[in-house]
Amino acid sequence: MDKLVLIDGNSIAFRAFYALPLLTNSAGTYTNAVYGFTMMLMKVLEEERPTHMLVAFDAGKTTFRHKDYQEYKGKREKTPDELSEQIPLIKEVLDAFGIHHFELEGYEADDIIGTLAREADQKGIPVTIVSGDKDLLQLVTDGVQVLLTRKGVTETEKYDVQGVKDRYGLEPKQVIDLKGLMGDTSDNIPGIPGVGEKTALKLLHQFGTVENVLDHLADLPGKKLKERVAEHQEQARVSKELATIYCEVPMEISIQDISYTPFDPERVAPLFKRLEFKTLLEKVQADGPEAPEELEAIRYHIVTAEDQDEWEPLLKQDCLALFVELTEENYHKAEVIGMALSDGKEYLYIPLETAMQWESLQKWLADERQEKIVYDVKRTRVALKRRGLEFKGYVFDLLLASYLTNPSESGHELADIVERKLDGSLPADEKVYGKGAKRRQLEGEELAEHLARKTSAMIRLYPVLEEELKEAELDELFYDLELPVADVLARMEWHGVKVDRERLKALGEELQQQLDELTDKIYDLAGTEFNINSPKQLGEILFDKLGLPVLKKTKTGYSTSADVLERLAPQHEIVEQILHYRQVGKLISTYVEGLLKEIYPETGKIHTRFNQTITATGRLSSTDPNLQNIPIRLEEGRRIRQVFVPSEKGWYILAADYSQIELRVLAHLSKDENLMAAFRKDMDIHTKTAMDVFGVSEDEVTPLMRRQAKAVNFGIVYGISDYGLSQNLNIPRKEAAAFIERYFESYPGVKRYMDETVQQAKKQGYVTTMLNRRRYLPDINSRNFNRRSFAERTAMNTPIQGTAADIIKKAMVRMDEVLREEGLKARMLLQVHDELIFEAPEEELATLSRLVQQVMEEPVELSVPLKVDVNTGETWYEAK
DNA sequence: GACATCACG
DNA sequence: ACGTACGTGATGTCT
Repeated sequence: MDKLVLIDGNSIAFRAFYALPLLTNSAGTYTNAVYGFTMMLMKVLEEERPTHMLVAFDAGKTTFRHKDYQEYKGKREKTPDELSEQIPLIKEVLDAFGIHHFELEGYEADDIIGTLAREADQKGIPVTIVSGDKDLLQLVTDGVQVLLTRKGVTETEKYDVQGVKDRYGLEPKQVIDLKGLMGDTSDNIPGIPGVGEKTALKLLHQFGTVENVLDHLADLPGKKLKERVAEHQEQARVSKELATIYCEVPMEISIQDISYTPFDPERVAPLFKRLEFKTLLEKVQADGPEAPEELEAIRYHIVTAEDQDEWEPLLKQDCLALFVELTEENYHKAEVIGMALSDGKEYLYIPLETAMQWESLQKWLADERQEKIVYDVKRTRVALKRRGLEFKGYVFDLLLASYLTNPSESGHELADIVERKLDGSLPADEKVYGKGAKRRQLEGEELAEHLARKTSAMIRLYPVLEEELKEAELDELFYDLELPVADVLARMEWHGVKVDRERLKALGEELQQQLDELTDKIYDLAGTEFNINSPKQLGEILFDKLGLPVLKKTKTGYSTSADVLERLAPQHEIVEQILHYRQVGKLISTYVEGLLKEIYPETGKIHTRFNQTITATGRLSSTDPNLQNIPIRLEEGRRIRQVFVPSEKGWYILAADYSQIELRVLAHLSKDENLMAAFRKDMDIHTKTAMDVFGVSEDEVTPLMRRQAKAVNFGIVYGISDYGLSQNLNIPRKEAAAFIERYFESYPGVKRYMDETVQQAKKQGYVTTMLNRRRYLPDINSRNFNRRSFAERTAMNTPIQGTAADIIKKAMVRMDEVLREEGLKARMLLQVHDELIFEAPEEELATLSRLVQQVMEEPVELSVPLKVDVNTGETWYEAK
């Protein structure tokens, strides 16, 4: 079955260029447009499987259109050099793929595409056209469809005849009439002044074509419109002509000349290498013949009870790399398989069996003076502790170090770090062990060899990362904060949190009964049974069957998110029931069932893992289970907290949380007089903001005003935008913009600080927190509005969120010390971004409250006071 | 595995 | 005109 794909070369290159940051390869060649173009190309090849293919480019500056209308494309800015340099490279890529490309003096890519599409259509060959330009929609027929880029380059939307009708209510041919009326600024086609898309569509729905509109001047609605159209009749006709794609280009090539056969990876790979398209290279090579990776041989030794004594001298050496291998990711459940040890010359693998009876090794592990380099201390410590082994003397953690050098980076597996900082000589665990169902545990020689590679990589990474930390002035943060925090977290995780299993079960049953009742009610109101959990089925019920208005769409269909449903609630009783169903359903699946699964039967405790190397801002995250998102906002969910109880009889839960830490940090960073004064007087900050923004006195602030002011404060912390605020408050954007303006008038120091932070980010490429934590913002100078705006908001938010994270981490380290110095039995259990949760015997509560407050309020010296509220109770729920 | 949704700070 | 609030993790659908 034949299939023709036609690509609008210039249009796709243009889209790719603006969608991606200005990448270069190490030779300094710009490659972003080439990269985006190639990604799109490969996707189209895979999805469309063409038998014939052509990429058309525009040629020269003038086309036949300029004869009739010299201003055609007149105002268009010159293509930037960074882009035009890349066009020849794109053509090279096409050559490597064996794809024909073509351009013709005097004609545009559109015309070439139109001519070939028509030819194919007449021969009954299906055609797909790929472009970023809506004009091409005029070519759509039953046999010709158009793929328009939607967002980025690879995301496209497919248009057939029905698709064009759905989107514009027009036949494809009428697209040129649309342009004739409304014009096109980018091509400098005038259309009729004052007629935009809305008016143009209205006219076309009534009259069909430009000519017919002009024939019925008298029937047009509105005096102004009549005048305008009458005055610009000729201009409309010319505009329509300019927008019309010419489908009879005289060219010597036709369809049989542009056949395409699947490309040869051998031809493509060298070019991808030169351009440094790593992921694409892997992709074409994976499709092609498997090239086994060439790894250098490494000499290792598997230690046994018989020969362990020979290796004792190694344990006396200065600084060794240690890697402990586990059976699974969750180190609270995993078994230790064995450990690898190296000084950079010898590579040892010590099976657990050997380790468990090798006394000098155990002594070495526990000896604080014996320095070790590890990858993930927290994991290592907990895993060894489960085997009853003490672990001390770790002086460097490659995982934490890698994270600090660039917290935005997504992977910090040892292999990822080797890839980034060295030479990629360590195969990823996933490659070696396989993933999913294919995962297997290596044994013996194979395992020993892989682990030897790991310790070898660690030895080589150490000086590189150490130097990098120093270079970026991250060493203090690393040694004095993150490394000690890992230690504190290890203790918290190891100790765990006690959960009242029976109470959780009872709560679950109660909720399940509610859910059943809600389900019946919803089926009844809907008149049918369906899966309420399926947004698709729910959307069909609400919007098709019950005819509720569609306020928002997602890319796959109707949106049924809570903010939409809340607005629909007054229109139909079912909506409120669904909201309630969702709420209860969430509690059951995530919190009741989810938590029950995580309770360790022997102890009745939950042991979460705090991830210290995930967030871009320096915060922690928590998994398996996530104990940082236990419900609190709604009473029904808040009851989940009743099941979190002290682990010993007669003990209590103590919760200490920072009051407005982020806004206090902002006051400090910005030195805004008004904001600092507010906190020094310990005012209610949202009320204060309301007074300033609405220009009223304290007792005139209404609950609504305070609520809106609170949203403004959130907006400020998040890196304000009028649109975001308007969405949040459900108000027009102009009103939101006015709020922001009033805010900045009242807090000029904040405004200045935000501007300076963004400027600084643009200049140096990153922002920092109070303790020098660093986040790079590669998009801060992007010419893509979206990317740049996002980076700017991030630049404003990260120093605030990140400094708050620095502060609580420091408090945790200090608090852990204080607990031991004071000889308290109390334990730190959890951290939830701005609060710390403890458990303690009753007699320690008063002391602990005092100490916690004191410690949390003084980790850093700010220009405003830090404030901490402390609460105690028999459960987490009570400690409010 | 992607997507939508929703829990938290 | 562009189209978003900042930072996370878990769950259920559906392909």
